[in-house]
Amino acid sequence: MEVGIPKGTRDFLPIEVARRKWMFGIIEEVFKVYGYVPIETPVLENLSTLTGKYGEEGDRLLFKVLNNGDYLNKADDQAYQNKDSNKFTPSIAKRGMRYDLTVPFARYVVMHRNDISLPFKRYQIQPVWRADRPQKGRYQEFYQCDVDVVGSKSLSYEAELIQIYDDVFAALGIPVIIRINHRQLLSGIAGFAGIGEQWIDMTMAIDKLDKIGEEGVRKEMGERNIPAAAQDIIFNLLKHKDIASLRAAVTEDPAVAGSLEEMERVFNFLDGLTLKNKVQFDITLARGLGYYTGCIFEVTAVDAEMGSLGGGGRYDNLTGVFGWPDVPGVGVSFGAERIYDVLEAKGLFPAHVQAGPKVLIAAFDDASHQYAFKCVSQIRQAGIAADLYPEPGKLKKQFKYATDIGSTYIAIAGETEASKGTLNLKHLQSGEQEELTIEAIIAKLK
RNA sequence: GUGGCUAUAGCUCAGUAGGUUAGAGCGCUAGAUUGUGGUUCUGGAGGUCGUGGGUUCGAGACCCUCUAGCCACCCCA
Repeated sequence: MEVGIPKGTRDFLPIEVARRKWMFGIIEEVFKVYGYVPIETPVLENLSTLTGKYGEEGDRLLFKVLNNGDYLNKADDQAYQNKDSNKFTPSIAKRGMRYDLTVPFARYVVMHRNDISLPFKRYQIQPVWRADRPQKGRYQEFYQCDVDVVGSKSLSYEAELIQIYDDVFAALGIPVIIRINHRQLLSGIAGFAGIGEQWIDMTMAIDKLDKIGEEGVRKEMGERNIPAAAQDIIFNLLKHKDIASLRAAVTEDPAVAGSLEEMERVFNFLDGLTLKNKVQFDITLARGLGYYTGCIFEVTAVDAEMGSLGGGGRYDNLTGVFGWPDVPGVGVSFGAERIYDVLEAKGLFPAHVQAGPKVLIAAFDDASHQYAFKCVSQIRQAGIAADLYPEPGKLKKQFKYATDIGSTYIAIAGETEASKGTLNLKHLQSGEQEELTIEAIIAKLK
């Protein structure tokens, strides 16, 4: 029988799970310190909750779940005859798997509006699913770690989220650049260049500036029917690398001025704080154009070939589609899989992050195996992860097993040790070895 | 959704103009080694060459089909 798992999904080995837990633990710890509380939502949402929230592209990438029972009986014959998948699908699938954590969160806020107080600060670490074609750093099942606050327009939260990014990546040991931009600045620039209607086209093109260069961006703008004259105006503005000089160049535009002031206020909050990573204004940054309305963020590793490790932004009206208008919010997300891949590639996992027990006990013969069993239960009672090799005998085999399962120590039990109530405790990596009583071992490993 | 590349042992890959019994390294296993592993040496097991078809006296190699994986684009974490 041929075995396999669906494309874009992965199994995790014990050591990988240990490392992932370490990583999630660091992220979660920072979230908690900043006063965010965890929530969870189901894997499955009503398809109607999900469709139409991520654009046409997003709808295509949604995993739909076939109805139970005699679903064909209730299927939309008409739509089937017309080969109209968009209309047919809802008649056979009323549920879908969540595509991100933000939309389910919006639904959650609306449904539980009586149980939560605003501003509501939540974090959520759960897997999401996208029927995307897998490639490097991209999977069909992957974890997102979201922190959002809804119910406040305070720009202090933008600053706070930048700090969270800074703290997490510092704790993980990945140097990053945190970039910030503003949606209204982008639409303002488009308006300034006389192509206000096409601001999204413009933004998607300049987002690729560092990848395809000015020439490539101009070509793409041309393909999107942005006139050359407008392109010139835009590139003139893109030359400004800091907020002050940009402000001087576009004084009369209130949308632009407002967005610049907002970003300046965010930087003012951060002023005087010691950040471990670089935070910079980047006029070419674009993301989440569908629903972000204010500041937008993105994090990239300083020296790793990997897409963004996270991003986010402010949205004025996330819950509006679910019937509760004018609830502002801001949040960011961490791309756990990519962060893991970077940690792995750069060997940043600490040596103490191991899958196996603290100690494996090896015995020579039946008598010492009996003794070792008493020892291992005593160590376990003290709350220390310990294991006993099931057969007494050759040490070579037992050493190899101890190393393979990731045990930190091996403890040898023989006739001499049994008579003295001791074990020979050896650190597998350093090779240091000492004969200790069980009590001493417990004290040492605790 | 579009395009490109790949598919040979558990893993990473060789396999020369189509020509006998398809190889290596790593891993696995047994021993050298009856109280000390990750070093070394020796032996052993393990392959319908992804699937189905075609060309040929002869196909792992050439052609087509399908499937799977990888990479890039779109988009995105």
